[in-house]
Amino acid sequence: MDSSTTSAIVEALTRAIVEHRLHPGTKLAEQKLADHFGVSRTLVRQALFQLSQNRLIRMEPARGAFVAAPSVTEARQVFAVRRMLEAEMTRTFVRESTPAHIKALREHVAREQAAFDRADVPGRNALLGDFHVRMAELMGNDVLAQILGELVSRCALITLMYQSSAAAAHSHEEHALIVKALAARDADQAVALMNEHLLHVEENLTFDRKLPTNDLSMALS
Amino acid sequence: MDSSTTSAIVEALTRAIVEHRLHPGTKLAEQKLADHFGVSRTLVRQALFQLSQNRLIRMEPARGAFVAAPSVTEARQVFAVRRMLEAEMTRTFVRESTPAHIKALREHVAREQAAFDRADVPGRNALLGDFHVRMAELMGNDVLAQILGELVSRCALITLMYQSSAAAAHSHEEHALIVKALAARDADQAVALMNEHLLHVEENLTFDRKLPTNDLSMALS
DNA sequence: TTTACCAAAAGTGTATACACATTCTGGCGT
DNA sequence: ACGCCAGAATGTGTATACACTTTTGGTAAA
Repeated sequence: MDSSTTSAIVEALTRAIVEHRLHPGTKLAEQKLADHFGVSRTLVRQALFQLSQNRLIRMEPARGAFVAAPSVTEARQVFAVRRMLEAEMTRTFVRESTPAHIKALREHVAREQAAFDRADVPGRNALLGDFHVRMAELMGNDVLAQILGELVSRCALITLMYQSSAAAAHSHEEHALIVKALAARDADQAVALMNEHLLHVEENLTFDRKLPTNDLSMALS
Repeated sequence: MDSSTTSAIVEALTRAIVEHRLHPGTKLAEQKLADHFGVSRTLVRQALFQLSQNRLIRMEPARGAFVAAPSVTEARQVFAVRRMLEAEMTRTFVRESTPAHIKALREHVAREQAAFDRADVPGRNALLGDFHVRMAELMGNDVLAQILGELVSRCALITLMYQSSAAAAHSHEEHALIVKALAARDADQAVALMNEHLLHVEENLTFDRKLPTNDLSMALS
């Protein structure tokens, strides 16, 4: 695990959290991470600070860093913001996109399909999230892409905590429908589909489940 | 300058940048900041990292931290995202707000007026930006409020670099009009006014000005 | 057996030390 | 006089040291 700048550590931890290899509530001890990455605590601390700003971990004073366990209300707020951003983004996309943009999205959906076919669960989930970031990138709005990227990462955490079963296939189909509407330049339809898509993802979360993660039940998994 | 946790340094520097007491391109030497705040470089570095994530400063490898100088395209992107977020936020506000929320906004606009009357330029600018964050907070969406807060801070930097003259009064009047439409629960009108308001702010920036800040002309001010 | 309490262990928070890169400065050669 | 290079000075990047807090584990008293 060499080539370790701070951002390399951030990316490694982000992937581990987003790909559900680190569970909410897990303690992230600085020295252990430092040993693992072969660096000093200094760089680990910088990385942890950055992750705490992205809300992927939370830091309790004098107690350390833990993988975040987003609350139900936080999850709803994240989805609300995503709907705000992505509805307008979709409308802008129809207005300004070129055939090359459509083609890029089609290829992305094809990669989603491929990941499904080879039963690559982590890759599949990553691609399902990246679809939305990809749209922002194609629009050339870096600011939007970055904000959306952070929100999508948080959603991956939320999905881990609350997702019931494989609504993933559903998401993939909806992406395909959205791309079809974008290609047809049907703005209202595309926006409606995007909105429904995000609502579906949110609704498929089983918020009523009795607080499944007390930082403890997670630890012994 | 005591009571210095990292966040205290972040806030102090943020205020200094947003209130235009530190100009774009200014070098932020770690040891000097450490001396000024009476802490070690460690805490200063943490603060600088955080500010660089908020895009208020940029860090060049082995060269140090400088107050950010947002490019024209970045400025446009920030405003584009704000329009996306705030249009939908305004619509949601009309749908869900109570009389108490309207009252809070009215009081805020009154504080803007007061700042104008006493010619309090920094306070005035802060309040003009906070109006938008206030709306998000009143909606109870912390995620939205935080994201919007960061965007508004970046806009303060952008405004410093590109703003022509006192379009500030114009902003204040538009806030009042928006509140009036919100009170009348006229969603379409309120959204339209918010959109126009943000477009006006963006249009008032003199982007055609020949790159006024070469990191150097700023330094000798 | 349970609870209170204290000491050791582990971990975080901040400061300092040191290696390395960049920038500045003076002198040398052209 | 101008450009150029060596060396000092300044500043960043990372590691380490140390104080203090939290946690742990065990012992003694109820």
